[in-house]
Amino acid sequence: MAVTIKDVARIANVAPSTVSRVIADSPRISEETKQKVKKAMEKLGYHPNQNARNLASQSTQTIGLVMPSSKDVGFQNPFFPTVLQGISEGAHEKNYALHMTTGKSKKEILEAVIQMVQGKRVDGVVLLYSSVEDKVISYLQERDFPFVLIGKPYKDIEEITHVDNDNIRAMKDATEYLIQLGHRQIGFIGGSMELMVTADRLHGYERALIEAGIDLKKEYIIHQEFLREGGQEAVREIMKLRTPPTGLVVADDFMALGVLNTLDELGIRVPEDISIVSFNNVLLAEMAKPPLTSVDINIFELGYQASKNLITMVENSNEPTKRLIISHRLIERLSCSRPNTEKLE
Amino acid sequence: MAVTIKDVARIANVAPSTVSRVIADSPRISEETKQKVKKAMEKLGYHPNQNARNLASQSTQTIGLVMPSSKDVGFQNPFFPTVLQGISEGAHEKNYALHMTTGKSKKEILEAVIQMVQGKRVDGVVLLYSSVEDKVISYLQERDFPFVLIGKPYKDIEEITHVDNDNIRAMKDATEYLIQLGHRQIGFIGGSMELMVTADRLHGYERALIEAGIDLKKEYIIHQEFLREGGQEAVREIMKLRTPPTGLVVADDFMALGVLNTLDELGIRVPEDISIVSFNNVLLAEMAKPPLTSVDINIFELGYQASKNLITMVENSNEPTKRLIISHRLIERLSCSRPNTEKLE
DNA sequence: TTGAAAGCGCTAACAT
DNA sequence: ATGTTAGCGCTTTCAA
Repeated sequence: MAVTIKDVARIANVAPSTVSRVIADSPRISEETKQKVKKAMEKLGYHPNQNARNLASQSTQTIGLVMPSSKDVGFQNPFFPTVLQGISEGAHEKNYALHMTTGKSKKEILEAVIQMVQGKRVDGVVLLYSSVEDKVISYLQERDFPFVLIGKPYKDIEEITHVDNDNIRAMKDATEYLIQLGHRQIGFIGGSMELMVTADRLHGYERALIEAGIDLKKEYIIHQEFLREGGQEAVREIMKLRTPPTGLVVADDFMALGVLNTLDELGIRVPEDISIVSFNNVLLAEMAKPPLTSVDINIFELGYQASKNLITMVENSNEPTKRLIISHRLIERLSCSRPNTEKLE
Repeated sequence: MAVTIKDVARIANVAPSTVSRVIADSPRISEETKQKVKKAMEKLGYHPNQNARNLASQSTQTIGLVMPSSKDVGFQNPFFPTVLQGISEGAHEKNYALHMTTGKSKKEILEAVIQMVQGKRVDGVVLLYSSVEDKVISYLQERDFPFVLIGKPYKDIEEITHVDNDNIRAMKDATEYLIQLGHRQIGFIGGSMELMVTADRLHGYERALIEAGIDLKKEYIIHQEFLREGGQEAVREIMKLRTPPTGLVVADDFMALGVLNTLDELGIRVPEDISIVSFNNVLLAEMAKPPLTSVDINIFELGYQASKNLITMVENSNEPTKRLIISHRLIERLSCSRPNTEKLE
């Protein structure tokens, strides 16, 4: 058997409860005994058993991570490692551990969440994605279990603590950047409409056009799981129109890479023939050809604030609901230019 | 307080131990009582407390994940999400949960591992990287704690269960592919020599050249943390040589993207002027311009086998040490061609 | 400031 | 096939 608190107590000549207090660094224990106990711990190579602590204290110092379905290509997106870094950092600062769930389908994911919540494995949960009609959220709400959403809630926005970018604004900025360069024919390429982020970015795109007095064209808007087959087709279609766009806003760097590719196959040059503004600004953006002008959404910070605030909620149950908006910033690279005037009529 | 096993026992009119057996799906309980108990559970909304189970049974049904330092750019590599998917799948099949550690430095990582091992939070550990002189490994070995390494151990190779590709062979194949196309001047671009995988791939490269009777040139070999600044320089250097290579083997798709980029800036065309074979075959490889010929190393399978075998070890302490070699396969795309004979002398 | 003792919710002998 | 009971290792009143 392992070394227990009792062994330490015996060696240090104190009661088990005293040892427990030393572990918790209780203020009402004399410096003297503290040292005595610590010495005993050292001597025995004692290490507290977390399961026992968890059971007795009814808390785990662990936060649960809910990832999107691993079947989505989006899972491969560098967004996740980065947001994870941020979460991990925030958790580490407060000495919290991380428990992960993944699953191949919504059903598997929900089951995994139920397991970890009911099984009392975690004190709170971070949701790494926000999609329409999410059962995980309703489950968590019903049980009044602490959680933070990364992204924008589909509903109950006032009641769910979330950390997000101002995606409407961010995409509006991106679109206006193209407009200000002189573009009038601007296309939108986004991901699944199931995701809140796609909806917001589409919204921002539309606003920018409307405010600039440019008509929206349905044919200019694509959303796709994209990547591989589907999206490529869509790009081809859009470029075949009588007046193809001279600028494109793309909701993700990864997608933009695919777009770049398709464009290249079509013999369309970026930025000479068409300008592209992308989103997320992951490493990929600067490695693309040409390097992509991309909106940096501060992914690390999204994660960091999520875990930090979740822990606050866990430790203080009457913490108010919060909405945290992380700043964004357009990073100019080489994928944009003024529209080719020869082609304008 | 939550619903406990006792409440269920009372309602179902059985002993707590019977309920416990139903949870564990013990074979020596009558179908009748099983149903009776299950009904009671349902009625009360009972859910077993994992902490209590863990404590009583001295096991956690959880495996720990050790990631490389989050400061490495490599952390952003799509390799990790994919291997995670595999691990997750293997764990899920056996009903194991996942506990994560991350850290910004080797020191932080080691501490996190000690926390989770000594704290009895996990039954076994998967190491997602293999580097030279790893303290985590020595720690785990000392304590005789079950773990599986993804990659090749730096030492004690016969004593450490690991799952790996035959990287020597894989890189040899890749290099021979170029040789067979007619290339004689072949450069190697790899990552940090701290990582075992880099060493193996370099080795395979060298072997292929030697067997083909081609002299090794030191100037043709680059290893770099790469990505961003450093690597770009190195590629420039290599292409400035009096006889620059006509072919390049690159140890990772992500790196290859950077190489492609630099080459483009130099006005060197792929594959007309230079051929490239890359590694890992992540989504990126097919989205690059041109799509990269890449060695598929079956990343998902690496993860899957790792968790599956770890669980076997955990559940059966006298399981022998194993070395699992996952197959690889060269995927031909458009980044290679015969060398441009005009330039050959 | 410290100790004694009653749990936390479950498992696993040992009995029956 | 099922019940009894003694822990698992810790925290936390309550008392001193």
